Amino acid sequence: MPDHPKRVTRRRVATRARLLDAAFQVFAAKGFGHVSIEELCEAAGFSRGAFYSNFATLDALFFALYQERAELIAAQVAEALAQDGTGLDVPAAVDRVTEVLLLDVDWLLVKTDFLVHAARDPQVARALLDHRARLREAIADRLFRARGHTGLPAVLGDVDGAAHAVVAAYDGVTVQLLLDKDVEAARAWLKQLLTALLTDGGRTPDRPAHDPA
Amino acid sequence: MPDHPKRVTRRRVATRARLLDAAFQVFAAKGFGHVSIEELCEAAGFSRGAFYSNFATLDALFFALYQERAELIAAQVAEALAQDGTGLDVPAAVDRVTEVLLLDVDWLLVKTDFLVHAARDPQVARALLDHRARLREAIADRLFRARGHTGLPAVLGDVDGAAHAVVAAYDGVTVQLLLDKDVEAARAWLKQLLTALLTDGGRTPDRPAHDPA
DNA sequence: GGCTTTCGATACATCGGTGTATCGGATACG
DNA sequence: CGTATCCGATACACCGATGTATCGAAAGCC
Repeated sequence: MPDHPKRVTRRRVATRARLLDAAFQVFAAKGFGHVSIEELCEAAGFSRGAFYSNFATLDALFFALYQERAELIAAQVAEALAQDGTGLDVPAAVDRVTEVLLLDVDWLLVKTDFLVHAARDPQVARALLDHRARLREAIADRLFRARGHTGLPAVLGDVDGAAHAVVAAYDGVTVQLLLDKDVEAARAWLKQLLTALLTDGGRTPDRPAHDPA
Repeated sequence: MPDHPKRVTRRRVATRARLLDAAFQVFAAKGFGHVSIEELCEAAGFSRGAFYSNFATLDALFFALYQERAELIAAQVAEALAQDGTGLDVPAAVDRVTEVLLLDVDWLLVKTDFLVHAARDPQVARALLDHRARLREAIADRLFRARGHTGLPAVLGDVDGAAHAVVAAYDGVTVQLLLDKDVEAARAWLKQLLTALLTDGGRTPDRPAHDPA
């Protein structure tokens, strides 16, 4: 049990960071649930004493790790979305976001591990749902700014529904990527999916579809 | 190490089945990677001897378990797809398939565990990819039979691309379902997504969209 | 129904991981 | 600088799980 430290010394934050970094590596390689505390500490160049001084349990560390990285990604996505102020060019935003979301396969591995973990712990699930909600919000915001310029399919409902769809597409593509490890293909495919979802299927008046057969 | 058994006695298949059933339960509850062989055997009402007589390792059992269940689901999906012979009514097929795919949350839990497992073992990943390919094939077949009656969005490319999109949507919805555990919402949402993907966004000439704002 | 084969239970040796308690050096602070 | 505090290393006791070897009993076979 970590005592609430009176002073947050700088040594503390340093070792904490090193532990989290090592955890990311090791979790990505072997998967949470196949990693022992000892293994993790060895990877970080520490003894178990360091671990128990900083975290109560492996779950706690995993949670902290997820939170840290998720925050980082969220910030990157927000930046990618805000990049063109008025939000007229949706396809460009799609490209930028795709680039950010499918950047690091290791992160996707850890993220999925965390999903599996959250699926069995409502407490953790809540945190993950919150994070996803914030992401959706940012997306919905962006789509709202572009309304009128892109025809959203009616079946998706409002802008919020469309944001939901974007996240679903992201998750779907992630699964395939985890299996074939082809980042470029995944990016291309995600762009395609998002285009299909957010525009009205390539059937805008100014871009008539040619017969696919 | 299981000797290649000369005769497949019926006792053997029975205990094997009981082990697999118990494994499904326990894996769903605690997650693969948090289950010991001992725990599993206890749940099945066996001793560890039974396990080692039937499987070489936990991984092997997990693989067998996945294969068995996946085969079952695939058959159900194929049936749901084949139900109306000529394939004119795509929305009805979507409804039926949705029903089958999002039936059992426990299965989704185990399946996702397996995904995480496969993501780190190319051997296993191959098997999973094969299974997914077969599923896509069945879907593509169905869509092909319905071509001309439903306008596929051009951006998805051919029928095969559309099948790919269906699977991605399924995976995406699964993720959300694992977190909020709301099966009905997931089903509705998946139907909506598939409709948006497979029709041309509710903008067919015979079904004009009304302004969502 | 005997005889053989097969299967699963039991016992055993072993190992790796866990958590705690304690200690010594580093670090902050005056 | 001196000292009090903090933090991470070390040592220890303790399971719990693993895999194997062996044995008794059930099931197949004639």
